Amino acid sequence: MEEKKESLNFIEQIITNDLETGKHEKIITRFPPEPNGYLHIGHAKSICLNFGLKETFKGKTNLRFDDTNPSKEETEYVESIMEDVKWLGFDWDNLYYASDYFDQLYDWAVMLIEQGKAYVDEQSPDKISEQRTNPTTNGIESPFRNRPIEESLKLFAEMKEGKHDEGSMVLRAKIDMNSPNMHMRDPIMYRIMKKHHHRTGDKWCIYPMYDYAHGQSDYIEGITHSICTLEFEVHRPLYDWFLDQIDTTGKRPRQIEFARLNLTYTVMSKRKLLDLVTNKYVSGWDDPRMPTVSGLRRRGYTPESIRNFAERIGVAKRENMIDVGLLEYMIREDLNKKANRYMGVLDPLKVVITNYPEDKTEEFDAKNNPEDETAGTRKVSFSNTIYIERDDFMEDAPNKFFRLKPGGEVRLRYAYFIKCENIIKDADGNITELHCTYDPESRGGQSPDGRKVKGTIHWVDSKTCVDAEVRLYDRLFLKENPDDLDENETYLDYLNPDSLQIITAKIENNLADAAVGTTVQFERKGYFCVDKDSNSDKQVWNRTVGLKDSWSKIAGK
RNA sequence: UGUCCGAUGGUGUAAUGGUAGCACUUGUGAUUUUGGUUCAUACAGUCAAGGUUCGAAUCCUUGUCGGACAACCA
Repeated sequence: MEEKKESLNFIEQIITNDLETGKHEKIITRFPPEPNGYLHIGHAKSICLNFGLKETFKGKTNLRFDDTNPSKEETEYVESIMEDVKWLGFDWDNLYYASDYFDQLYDWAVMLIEQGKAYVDEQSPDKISEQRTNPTTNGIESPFRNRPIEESLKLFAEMKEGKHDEGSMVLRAKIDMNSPNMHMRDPIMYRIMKKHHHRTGDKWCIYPMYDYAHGQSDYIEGITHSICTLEFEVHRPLYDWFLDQIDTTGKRPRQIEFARLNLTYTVMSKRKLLDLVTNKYVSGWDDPRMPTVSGLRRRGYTPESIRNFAERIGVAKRENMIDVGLLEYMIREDLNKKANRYMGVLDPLKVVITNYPEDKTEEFDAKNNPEDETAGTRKVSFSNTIYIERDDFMEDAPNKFFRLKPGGEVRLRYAYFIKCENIIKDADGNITELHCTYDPESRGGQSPDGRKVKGTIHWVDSKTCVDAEVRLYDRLFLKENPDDLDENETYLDYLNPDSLQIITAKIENNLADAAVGTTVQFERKGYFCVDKDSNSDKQVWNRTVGLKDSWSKIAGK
């Protein structure tokens, strides 16, 4: 037997240890999105982490919507999030909402007031903020901090009943106004919000803050390891403080922080993604240029490729910036095995084969996927007029150019050798057509005399090919890190004006009826999938990613 | 000039006191009816200075650099 020693990331090590020491028998994790936007690739990392832990340690994972702020949250987001998690290939053991716990949270708040650990503060937000001062100076205690417990109890009940206006008072935990950790300077537990909640409707007009809801929700669900991103590290003492107040079982969740994903040439904050959508810089949350899960899905990424990506990038506590090229590598790797090959010409140049009978047509067998014999073969039609890629021809070609050039010979994939005899140009000198001759002996792409032809190019039969709209995507931003800005700059200054190029391509007729979502490789060009914008008049393809192109490197030198 | 966190090739991530490894990127070569794939091979790293130790990426001290925190957001 081969011993496979997988190296563990720091969270897996903690869990392994907790299991070995008997601290926990079973682990429970959770993915706790706020339903105020669509999931992005950074969330995918977190999902893969949390649900991956469940799989490797045979535990459980809950999906819990952190819906404590009704002013920003919507059902649309709840639905998209569930769809995305499922699409990524994960099942939650339980579906919960933080709002499920509003009653319990309220009771605990009353308990804290009764114990003198919370009070109603009637100061303005500005005043409260001002009294907290800054991390290097002591804070100032609120004049309401030591009001009678009964008074706080009464006011808190009135807050709940809607007797007070928004912003007029809040419930605060009484902790330490001099703490060097700002989150411990009497954090706000409840604020008044007279807003309709997507689940509880109009039952409540006070809502708990994140810090007062999150740890308790974990506790109620029996979460053992509560994994979040680094910016919550400073919240951990508060997370623990609130648990100290309610824990009677000794079984408490442990908050563990890891570094969020950053990708080159993109932005990842929900606020910025929302900006891009609402200001129409992109077509929507699922625009294929967006780093959202729905955008990647529409772009043609597979769940496997994203999961492999998450696996590859690892989990640690140091800030990181992952090259978007790694993501692209992952989808190529996956699609290379899965996608059937077809021929499609993105920038067509007409070629007439002068010694091929004008009325003749024939068919060749073509492999659907050289990486997968079981994918079978298909027939591709051929005639005297075909289209080839415009950049597969060069009038003044360097030695290393293996494609078509004047007097040169090239192989048409699966068809014949052709030789370029004549170049036809228009009045402006643009090449409009090529006249070539073919070698009938080279049928199928081999020559009986054994002469070598270095180049093989793709083509389509002009008599049977179909037109299709192809959307070529490029990175949305020109700057590697659009968040790294000088003063007076915004990330929008670095939007790539050429991130979308729409062209009309000619593709082989075998693809004429391809359904939305079909993913193929256009040989030598890249991976493409049929977009949902397709209809009976027009087929639309998205370029998922181009093939690795070592010629462009040589040509660029 | 507060508290907390972090620092390993260009980018990520392992090694948990005992040979610094893996992936991506990059270079070179082989194979190839996709300049794709595949295969081989090379380049390249422990933030710095002290200390502990037979032995330090790992432990200690100091420093340097980077990040987080001062919403009635999460």
